[in-house]
Amino acid sequence: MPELPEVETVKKGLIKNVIGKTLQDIEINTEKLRYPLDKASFESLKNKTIRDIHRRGKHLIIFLEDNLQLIVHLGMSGVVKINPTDSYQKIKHDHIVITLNDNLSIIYNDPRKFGYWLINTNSKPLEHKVLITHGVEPLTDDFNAEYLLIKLSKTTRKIKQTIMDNSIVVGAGNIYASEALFDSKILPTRPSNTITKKEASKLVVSIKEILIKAIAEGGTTLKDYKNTEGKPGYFTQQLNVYGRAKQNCYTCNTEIESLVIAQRNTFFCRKCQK
DNA sequence: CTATCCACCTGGCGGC
DNA sequence: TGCCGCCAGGTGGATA
Repeated sequence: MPELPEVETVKKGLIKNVIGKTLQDIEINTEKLRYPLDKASFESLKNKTIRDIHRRGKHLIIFLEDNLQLIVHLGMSGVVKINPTDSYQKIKHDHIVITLNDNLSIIYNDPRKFGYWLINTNSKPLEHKVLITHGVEPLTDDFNAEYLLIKLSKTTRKIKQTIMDNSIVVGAGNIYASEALFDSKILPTRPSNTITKKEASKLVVSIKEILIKAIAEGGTTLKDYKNTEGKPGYFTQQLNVYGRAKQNCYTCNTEIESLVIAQRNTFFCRKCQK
């Protein structure tokens, strides 16, 4: 499900509703997400207050008092909901239910269980093993043509795979990688080290613009992604190539093709992209 | 370093 | 209606 815009949307929902609230009860309903959930450790979070919520790549960092953080990844199918506690009714795959004061609950639902919630206690969450390997944030000035070009020059991997490599730039997943390459008029199969400076500049702009537009639309819902209010993302309506194999390109009417790159289905227009 | 395959897990969809 | 294979917004590990 969730690439950067979806995680950012969840972050906004949480910030709006749960900052300053206190964790009164934590219910763990599954033994294992991607990493095991240690019930005893979660007990230690009781009565802690939520201070802030950050996003790093596709991770949420929930800052609690006393240098505690929850580092959260939504995997492929994770959904975070905020519900009034008194009207909450548990549904299948509600793995974590955090009851806050003020009649609010945070519910983590994840059918495929590829997500994870990790407790970090060292006050430096960015040094945690799941975050330390992250490359630059795409929506900062650290992600620019010079930076990208240097990274691209060092590898022959297909460009799509490189822009999805979180150690280079975080946040672009399978949807937005295809969309950004279409916007940049670059074929996803191009060896990274053949991308020109001009193309790299365009690609940087395209990635930023597409992520920003997607955030503005609340993300992309293909199947089960929902924001904290249970609403879908509307960027789905603006997808130019993703999921459109054998349909006509909106720009040139050529049939959109699909191809598996690094085990991920990839969509492109052979005429618009070179 | 690269490409490739597999695993984790569940559910939805199309085909028969 | 039912079963079966295939596919899915992510990531990491094994292998050649």
